[in-house]
Amino acid sequence: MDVPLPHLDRPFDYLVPEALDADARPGVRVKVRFAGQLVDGWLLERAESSEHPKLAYLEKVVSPVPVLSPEVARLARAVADRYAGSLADVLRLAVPPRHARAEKAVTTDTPPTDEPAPDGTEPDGSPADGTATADGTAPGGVPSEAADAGARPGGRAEADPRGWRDYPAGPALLRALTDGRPARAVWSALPGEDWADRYADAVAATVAGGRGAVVVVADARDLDRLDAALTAVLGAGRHVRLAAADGPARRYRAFLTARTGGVDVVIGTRAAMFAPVRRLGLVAIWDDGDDLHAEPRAPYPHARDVLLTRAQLGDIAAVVGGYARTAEAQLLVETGWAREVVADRAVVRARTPALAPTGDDPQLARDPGAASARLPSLAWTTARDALRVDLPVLVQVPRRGYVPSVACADCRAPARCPHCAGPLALPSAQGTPACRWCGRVAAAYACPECGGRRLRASVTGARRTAEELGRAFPGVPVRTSGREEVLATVPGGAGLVIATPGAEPVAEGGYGAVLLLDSWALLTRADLRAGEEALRRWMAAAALARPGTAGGRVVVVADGALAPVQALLRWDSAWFAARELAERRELGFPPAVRMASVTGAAEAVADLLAGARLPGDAEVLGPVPADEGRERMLVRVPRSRAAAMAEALHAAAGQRSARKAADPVRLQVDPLTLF
DNA sequence: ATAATAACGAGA
DNA sequence: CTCGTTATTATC
Repeated sequence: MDVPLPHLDRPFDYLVPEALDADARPGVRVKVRFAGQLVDGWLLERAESSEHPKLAYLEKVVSPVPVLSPEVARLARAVADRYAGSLADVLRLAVPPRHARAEKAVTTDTPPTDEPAPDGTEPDGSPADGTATADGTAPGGVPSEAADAGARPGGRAEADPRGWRDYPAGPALLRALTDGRPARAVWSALPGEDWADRYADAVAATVAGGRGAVVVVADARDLDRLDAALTAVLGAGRHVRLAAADGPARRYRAFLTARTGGVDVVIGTRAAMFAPVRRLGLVAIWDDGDDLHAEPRAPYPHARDVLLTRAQLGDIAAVVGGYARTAEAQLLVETGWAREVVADRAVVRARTPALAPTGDDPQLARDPGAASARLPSLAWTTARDALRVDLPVLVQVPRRGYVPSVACADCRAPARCPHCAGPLALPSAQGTPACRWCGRVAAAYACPECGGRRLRASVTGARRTAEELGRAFPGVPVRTSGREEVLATVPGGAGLVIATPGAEPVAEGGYGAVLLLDSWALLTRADLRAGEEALRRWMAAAALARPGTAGGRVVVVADGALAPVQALLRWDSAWFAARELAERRELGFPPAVRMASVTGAAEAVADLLAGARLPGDAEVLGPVPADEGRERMLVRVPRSRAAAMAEALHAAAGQRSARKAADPVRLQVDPLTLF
């Protein structure tokens, strides 16, 4: 039933009228009369009989295409259970809204085949129930992806293991994929690694073994890159891309192409995590620490966890990859659920650019170039040296509008750090200004121009930084890549590239220098993941530099004693993730434990928790104030009690919705931010 | 939301 | 004890 009320989160039985018998197959969308009105629903299964005494008739089959595959239905139920949510909410995420034109375009002579049994039995074109698909001949003559896929080369392409040989466990992983074994890997990519090519290899290995694959990336740029890599390895028409940003028609068409077996490989942003793929053999995610992987709609599932649940349910291989490792990935390694795929230290050393921190900068004043660029002098000389030998330089700057920087309230001069000349920022509305670069707190700030002591918020973004740097290096082309315009690649040759985190273009041949100026992200955020997030951003940028042996250098403007900086300098995110996880065990934070947040009006939150039959060892923490006058409570249980906690919270939400409690309460399991 | 049903209380 | 009203609770 497509109603989000938690107390109606269960199947209901209906009679199937004669006329709808052929179309009423499991997985189709239906309309039924429920409590007097017509509501949308899903046909989950057909049965001979029902316990229920008086049944109503199915009103309508919306479309004969069984868009919900049995595998995805099972997954959606599991995801709803894990996140204390309703099946209907998950299905809304799993099956894109129907687009009639796109449905007509994907003309299928191959109706959706349902999954083979987990033991690998081939579907045998079972009963005559598989033929209800409307035989629509597309009038517009739009070639469908399914048609393109028809021209599939017959032979099985052998997967190319060469790129994976840098990782001792790599070739074995590819072999397992080809053999159809459910290998599970946490992959730490080497700096300079072409991750998209490696994923293309992994997908090719899976396809060579006769299975399908789903790969999820964080954003459109990563998707384009993976798309190109897959096309190069598999050829055109063997995969589809599934992303909400591609628009409803393209999205639904790609979905249907996969559902009808037109392709066996789906790549996409988190919209693809539920993609129906025949004989699914591999699920993979790139850069699982990116917060875009967290779905913002109820029940707020995370792409990594959905994919891992999927792997768990179906004997499917899983790869969790990134330059940096998350605490969650580390937990998979430590519990033995997955095996780590990492390079030997010697290989890491050979591939890593020369990395150096810079915090204190007594030379700044004596170095006129650095002073005019307002850069620490090591950063400035490193950039200058790279440009001299005709290599590009990447400068990672804070995202505009993320934390407002400040200026003198009297003369409007930008407030600069007295130590390193970095921009000052106000971490919170009434906080003390702190430097975005070196993190020092400027408690007693006085404007050097006019002596003013009052500050006002202003915004200095990538553009301003670009102007300043352009002046410091005259004659050098300056490009910016950020929110408005994201560059995918830049040419080799001397040039400055100013990019915000996540928007760093790949440089042909690699950057000669990478300057990391956004250490304030680490130092000003009171977030549980601040360190992990800073390391992730730094590694993503530093990975684009040439190896140290080829002249690549990276300068991070931060205190070299800090753990995330240490991890960057040694290129050892596994070490940092292990440390991070140990710390969270000690503090009782996820992923070492399972947490849920309950947010809403104070009385509503209290009401829900009072009605929840939580496991005995559950701890209830809070309340802490949340936005808009609401408050937030946290529930913490050991991981072994996770299912019981989710069930209890879902049931309590059900009680509330059944008695029509007015003020809504938001339930979030494993919320991304805890404070 | 709305209809069925249980609960309740007043008047015969 | 019945009728009429109101709270409760399922909704195929």
